[in-house]
Amino acid sequence: MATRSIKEVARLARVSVGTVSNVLNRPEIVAPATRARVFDAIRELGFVRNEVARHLRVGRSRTVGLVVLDVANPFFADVAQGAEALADEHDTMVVLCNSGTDPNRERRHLDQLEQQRVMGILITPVDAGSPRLADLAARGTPVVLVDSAATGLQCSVAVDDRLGGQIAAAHLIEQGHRRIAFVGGPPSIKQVADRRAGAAGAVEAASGVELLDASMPMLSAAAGRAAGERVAALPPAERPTAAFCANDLLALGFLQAMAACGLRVPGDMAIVGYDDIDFAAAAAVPLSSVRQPRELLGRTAVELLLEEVAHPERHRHRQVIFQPDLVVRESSALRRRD
Amino acid sequence: MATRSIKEVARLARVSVGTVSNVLNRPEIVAPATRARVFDAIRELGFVRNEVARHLRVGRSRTVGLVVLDVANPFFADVAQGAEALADEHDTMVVLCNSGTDPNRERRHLDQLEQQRVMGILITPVDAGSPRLADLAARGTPVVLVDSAATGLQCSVAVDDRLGGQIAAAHLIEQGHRRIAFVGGPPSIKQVADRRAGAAGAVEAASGVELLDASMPMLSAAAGRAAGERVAALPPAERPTAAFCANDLLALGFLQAMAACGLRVPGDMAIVGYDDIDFAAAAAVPLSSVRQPRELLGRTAVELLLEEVAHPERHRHRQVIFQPDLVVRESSALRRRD
DNA sequence: ACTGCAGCTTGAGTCGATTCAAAACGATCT
DNA sequence: AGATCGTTTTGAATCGACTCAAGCTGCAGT
Repeated sequence: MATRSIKEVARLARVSVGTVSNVLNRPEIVAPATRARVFDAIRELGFVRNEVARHLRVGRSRTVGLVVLDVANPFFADVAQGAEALADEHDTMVVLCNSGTDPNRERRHLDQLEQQRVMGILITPVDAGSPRLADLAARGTPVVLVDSAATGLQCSVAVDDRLGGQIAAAHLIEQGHRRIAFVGGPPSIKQVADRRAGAAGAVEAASGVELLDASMPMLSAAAGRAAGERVAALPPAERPTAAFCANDLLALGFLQAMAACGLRVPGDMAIVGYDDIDFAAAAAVPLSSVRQPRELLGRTAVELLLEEVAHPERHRHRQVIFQPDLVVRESSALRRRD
Repeated sequence: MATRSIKEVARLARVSVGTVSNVLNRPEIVAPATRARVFDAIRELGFVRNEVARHLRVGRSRTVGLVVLDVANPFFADVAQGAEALADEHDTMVVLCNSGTDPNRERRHLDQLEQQRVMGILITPVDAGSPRLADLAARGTPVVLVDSAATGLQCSVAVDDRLGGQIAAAHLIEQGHRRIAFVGGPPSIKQVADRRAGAAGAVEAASGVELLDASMPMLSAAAGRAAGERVAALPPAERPTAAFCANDLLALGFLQAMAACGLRVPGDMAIVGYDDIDFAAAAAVPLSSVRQPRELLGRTAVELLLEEVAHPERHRHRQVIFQPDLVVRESSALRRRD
């Protein structure tokens, strides 16, 4: 109710609305005395510029959407922080949306963001192949894939997940493990599939090594616990001696299940996680993990988006790929020969 | 560029803009044949309603802002999830903003949210006393304080932090500790001050117990490590035997510092954290912690806001307060008498 | 044939800020 | 006094969707 408009400011300062607008946007072209009068009026009325009207008129929004698979996963919190840091430098807001790996929630968020006419969308999609994403781009909302490589239709920032899966598995093989469980998530998620493929590659390259699948429909600690219980329940002869988990939440849950079932880590079960979230190092058994440049992912995604928005005509989509590396901690320390 | 407006839809469907608007908002009053023609046109053009224009006209936004102290703290991620869950049921978006306990970033976010004319703002303020919050409310943007009790000028949802601090300290005292460190954060943050006050109360009620302050300017794991190193460096006679940390991130960092300095937990140093984030249970030494209903805080905050927006006239500000409880784990298990 | 009425559709006006061509102003120079 | 030029200010048109009073149609009732 107490919302003042530019018109009321104009009346109080005895100038036209055009002048008030000029004071707001190009104060240097307004005579100092007038400018001061307008500022006084603004202060007196407690005027706050209506960004909605401004946006409607100029057609450009100052917010970008970031749709992630799971806000509760510190990995995405860090990506978001990186994104926000750079956006902030450009006076831009980041709207963080959580799809929770549910394609319907993802679609709803995309619909809303498009209706809001955001400047662009950064997304870690549940299903990167979805035509919805191509539609968005075609209708004029730039899209940047985060943590998932694109195929030329849009920009993307990603980490080489096959390589990550490969070095994780290779490390476990080198430690002498011959039966390795892969604890993944929904297979539609590209990162999961790639990490698995990388691990499978390393397993095939070695001889006499098996990769067992113990994937769950979710990427949470609870899912990791469930997977751990299932694996622990196997007869010792069939049980893998190591697990490679598609992310650290799964790995932490898996680790807890091992403790609960009386299996020692790394003695009975070595574990390697993925993402190297801060909590991995603080776990009951410090967790080996494949590290990704989290903030940098977010920051670079915003960078690509701003680039595309600034020069839509001469823009060429780019795929930025970072290299992961393995951080070895106690959870996969050298296996005792028995 | 490929942005279609209601006008183009009207032309293609050979109806007036008013009819298209009716199809969008009250389809039941439009004749079925007309409605079908309009829907066809919408599909053919790939029309997406411009929420910005709609918002300008109807004056009400469908997004709420949530400003938190630290997105990387899983506590706030969970609060955000609770908020989003309820907002979602009301077709409302939650814009998550991170102040990082920096008053300037907080102010910038509040400015932006107010300019966007959001439906309301949920905030865990850096400084709850700031006049900025009262201004917002006075100018028509409802504010709900989250995790911080208000004094009647606005709604709030909080957990009784004094009580939380008290039960944490009482527990440590009961375990036989006589020198207890309080590891807090910036004192302007009300939660920190209240938790400290609660602990101080418990300490005074017991006799011969001291509370030492080891507060840091941040509420992160890194700050916790720094505090831990400082405390560990004290001569054993002066060193406290227990630490109560203002949140779990601090506690996890503190715990890591103990391990690094060769002090055993809980043998040489008992630790109690605050928030009971999921990672507390998975820590190297499972962490005792004061539990708060995280999702419920977020959910209730949105509930209060929606209530206020729905009936601004008959609305009376409410302060909802939840009770915390202590979850005892290994990090504060009974102290061996020596 | 005329009236009344219900059901649909129309289109001008509006929300608040921006834009820009045109007008107003004021100082300087003939 | 009048012409000229640079600086300021003006105000109508605009962005896209919503609203609502008014208009139109066709049908039932008399």
